[in-house]
Amino acid sequence: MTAPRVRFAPSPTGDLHVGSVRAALYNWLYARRHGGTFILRIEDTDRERSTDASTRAILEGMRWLGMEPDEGPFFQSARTELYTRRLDELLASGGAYRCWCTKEELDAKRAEAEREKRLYRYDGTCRGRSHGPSPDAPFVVRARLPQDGEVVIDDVVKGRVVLQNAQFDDLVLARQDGSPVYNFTVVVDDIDMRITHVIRGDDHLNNTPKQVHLFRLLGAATPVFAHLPMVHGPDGKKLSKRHGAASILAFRDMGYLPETMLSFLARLGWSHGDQEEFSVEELQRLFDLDAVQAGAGVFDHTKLEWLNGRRIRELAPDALLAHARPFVAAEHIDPDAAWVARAIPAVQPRARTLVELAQGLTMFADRGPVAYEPAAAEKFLTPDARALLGELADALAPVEPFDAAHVEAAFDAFLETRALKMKHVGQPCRVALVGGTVSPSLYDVMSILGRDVTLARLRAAVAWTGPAS
RNA sequence: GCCCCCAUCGUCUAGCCAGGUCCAGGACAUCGGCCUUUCAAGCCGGUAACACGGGUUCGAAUCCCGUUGGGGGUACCA
Repeated sequence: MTAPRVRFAPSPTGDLHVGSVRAALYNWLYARRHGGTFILRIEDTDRERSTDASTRAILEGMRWLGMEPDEGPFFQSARTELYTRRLDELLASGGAYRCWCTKEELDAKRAEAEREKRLYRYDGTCRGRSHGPSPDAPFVVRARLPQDGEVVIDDVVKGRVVLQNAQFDDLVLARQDGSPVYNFTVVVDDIDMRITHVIRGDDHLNNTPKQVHLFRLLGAATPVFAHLPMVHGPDGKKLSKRHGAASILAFRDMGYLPETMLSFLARLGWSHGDQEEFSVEELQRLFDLDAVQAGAGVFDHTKLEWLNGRRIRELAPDALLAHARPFVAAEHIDPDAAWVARAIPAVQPRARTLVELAQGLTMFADRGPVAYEPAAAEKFLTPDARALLGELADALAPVEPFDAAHVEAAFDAFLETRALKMKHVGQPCRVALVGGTVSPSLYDVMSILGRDVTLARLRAAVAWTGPAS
C-alpha cells in the first residue's frame, strides 16, 4: 500500500466541535500509524457563514492538541481558479450543464411535491437545453448524474452501502454567482490533493454517492471511505452547547489536558482491547480503522474527569505547573512563588482539572486572617481545642528545618507528651490553618505554609472569639 | 413522507467478521468495605446488559429476516 493521504476538512462556521476534533484525530492517527500525510483544509466556500474567528479557533485547537498538519492549512476560498477550471471541463465534456430554472420555480415544484407527498427531485428541465431564455439570463451549473442503477460504497466502518441513483438530484455544482458548492469542491480538492482515505462523520454518508459520481465524471478513482459515528450528548442527540460544552477550546479552558482529550476522544468510538488510557505515542502506534465502532457514542463527561485526574496525578509536578500556570494566575496567585512549587504535590492527587488544582492552591496563599467556615469553626474551635492549638504552636516554633518530616516528628512528640490522639487535635488544627475541614496532610500544609504563617494561623485561632454575629 | 446508518450493563466498550471456551469480560459512575488526622488517591468486593420476535443450527450476543427504538440525510449549507 502506498502511503495514505488523509485530510481534516472543517468548515469555519462556529466553534471547533469535539466531534470534529475526533474526526481530525482519527485522520491524524491514521496518517501517523501508516506513515502517511495529514492535510488540513478549511472549507470556507459558504462566505455568509464562514468567519475568521472560527478559522482561528480551528487552528488554535489543533495546535493545542498537537495535531499539526503535514500540509496546509489550505483555504478553499483561495482555490476558486481550480474549481472554475474543473467546472469548465465538466461543461465541455457534458458531465455538467447549465440550468436556468429560477429558485422560485424550483421552490414551487418542491412545495407541490411535498403537498402530494411525493419525493422531490430536480426534474431535469434544463438537461437538454443549450441556452437560456435570454443571453444574459442567470444560471447555475448542475452535474449530470445517472438516473437509474445504483452506487455501491464499501465503507470501512459501515460496510457495504448500496444506494439507488434514482434518489439523487442533478446536484448544483456552482451557484448563480459562479461560486462552487461544497459537494463539488470536496471532490475537486480530494482529487487535487490525492486523498486516499476520506475519514469523516457519518452525517456525510448520504453525500458520498453524489461525490462518487463526481469522482467518475472528473475521471478520478474514488478514495477509500470511512464514515465515523456521531458523538452524542446524554440525551442521545448530537452533542452541542446545551449539553454543557462542545467546543474543544472550552475543554481547554475548563482545565483538561490536551493528552486527556486525545486519549478520551480516541477511546470514544475506537478501542484496543480493554485498555482505557493511551499516550499519544501509543495511539499513533495502535490506532486503526478496523476497530472503529459503527454506532454513535455518548460523550461521558464524568469519565473524562476521571481520566484527566489520572493524567494530572501522573505528571511530574513541574510539568503539571507548566500546564497550570494560567489557571493559577486566574486565582491571583503568582505561579513563580516558591511556595507554589512546594504545594503542587500536595494538591495534585486531589484535582481532576487544572481549575481544581489552582483552587486547591488558594488555601496556602498568605492573604491575611483565615476566613473560617462557620460550621467548621463552631464544631472544632472549642475553647479546649483552641488552648491546645496555642500549646501546639509553642511546640512547633523551634522545629528546624520546618519541613513535613520534622513537623510530623514534633507533632507526634506533642501528642505523646499530652497523651493525646491525632483525632483530638487534627480537625481543630486543620480549621485553624485553612479555614475548613478539608485539606492535604497537616504536615504538608504546615511545611508549605512555612513556620511564620503556620504559627500565626494557629495563634489567630486561639484568639478566635466565636461566630462574628 | 422517502432514503441511509445504528442497536451488549446508566455510560464508554471487549466478544460478533472466522457460531460452542460467555449463566457475557474490562472501565467510568453507583453501592459496600479496607486504609486513614479530613478530603482525595489507592486497594478489595457488590448491583447492573446481549432491544423484541421469528428463523438457520446439535448449539446464536455472534449468521439471516422482520419489528421496535435511536440517529443522520433529504438546500444555489457544510
